[in-house]
Amino acid sequence: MSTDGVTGLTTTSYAILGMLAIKPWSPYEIATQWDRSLGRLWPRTRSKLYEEPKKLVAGGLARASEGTVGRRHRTVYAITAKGRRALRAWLAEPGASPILEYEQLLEVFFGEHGGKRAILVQLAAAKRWSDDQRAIHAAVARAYLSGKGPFPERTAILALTGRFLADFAEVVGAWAEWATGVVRRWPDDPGAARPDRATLEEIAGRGDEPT
Amino acid sequence: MSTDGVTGLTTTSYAILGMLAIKPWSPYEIATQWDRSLGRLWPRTRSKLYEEPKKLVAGGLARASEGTVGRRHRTVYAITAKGRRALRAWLAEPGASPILEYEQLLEVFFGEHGGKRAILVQLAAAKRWSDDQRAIHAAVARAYLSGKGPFPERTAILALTGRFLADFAEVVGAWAEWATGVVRRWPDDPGAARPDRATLEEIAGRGDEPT
DNA sequence: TTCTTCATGTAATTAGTTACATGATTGA
DNA sequence: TCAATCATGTAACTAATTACATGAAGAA
Repeated sequence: MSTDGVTGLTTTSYAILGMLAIKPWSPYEIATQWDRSLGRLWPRTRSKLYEEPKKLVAGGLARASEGTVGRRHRTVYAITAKGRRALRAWLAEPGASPILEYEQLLEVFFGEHGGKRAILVQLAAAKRWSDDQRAIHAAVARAYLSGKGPFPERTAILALTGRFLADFAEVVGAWAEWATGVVRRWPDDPGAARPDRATLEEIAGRGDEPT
Repeated sequence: MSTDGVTGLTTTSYAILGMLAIKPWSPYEIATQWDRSLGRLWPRTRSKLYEEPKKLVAGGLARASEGTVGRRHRTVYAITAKGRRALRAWLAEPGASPILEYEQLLEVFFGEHGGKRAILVQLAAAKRWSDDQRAIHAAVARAYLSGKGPFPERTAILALTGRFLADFAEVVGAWAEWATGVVRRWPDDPGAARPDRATLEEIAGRGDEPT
């Protein structure tokens, strides 16, 4: 992840800062919310979400109010004016393009060394994931349609990002189904499979000729 | 990344092992090849690609042949029989589902705090990336169609993975175009934008009703 | 009252990145 | 013969993960 040279903030820092711009949160609340939304496009572990707000406070971008729950100590973070300026500056810069890490696809890539059966296992897992994700996104969409989603005033923007995530899940599922059909017709040794020229031609047709 | 408890190997180790199963490589060759293929589904920096083969050798999964180029020293790694068994075992396990890290989308998510203009900038960058990627994938597909791609015996499998990556690039581009059209119709303050119910309804329709 | 889950963190470890260094080769 | 680029690595650093620890609140 690229660190902002001047401020020492990472993209993760800005993501938290963005949450604080919506309302003040405790790290625990941030973490629960993360699981339901941001985690799908910017996955980070819990402990990061406890750590980053401290950096924001150190830089004057957030302020911490210490409270207690029983004998326990709890911190709620809120954004400062300086924090809003920093967030706005970050949002004005073009961000990084999508980064994909896809182990199942990696295993398909090396499929000749594991056999046809192993490839089909990966594809089935991919399809299951896609179905799960689509069900989740659909449930969220239904919640907003009935006015029950959190931060209803953000619905317009959430529809943009939600649609991307839903489309992504869909593409995974469609690909897994298609690939399953293709691989089923292969011989047991995938190394002996005949390439499907139609697919290559389709991909070739989608991009411009080289200049 | 999850480490395999028994062997201490990471997914990155197995990815390199998979390359060695195709043929012996020097780390430099691995790195150049990575940029053109695996880097798109399992991105790692160069130095990792020098480091991991050593771990494979330590575990007996690969063997190093030291050579020289002029006065310089060079290493070529080859897979061992034990390495092939380890690879096969890894390929039999279902791998991790796709992980997406998408900064541009993150910035759209917080778009209300940066203004309509900033959102459109992110979307335009996304569209450019998609066009670039599609051109790259199309060029690769054309190379294989004319029999010029490396490892032609792997064409059938490469068409599977290539199609996924091409589809992914396409979904990014289609989304960016769609979102650009939606956002253009928004007022200057994205916080005041009216949500688009049709989109939510479409997402809701794609998943099953909750049980 | 005890168990479980919610809530709130810290510490230790590691995977990965950035930066640096330098020889070989090629072509202007 | 000089510069650029290809090739081959190592070292220092840091972002992120995993594992651990423990109090509070509610349920059985």
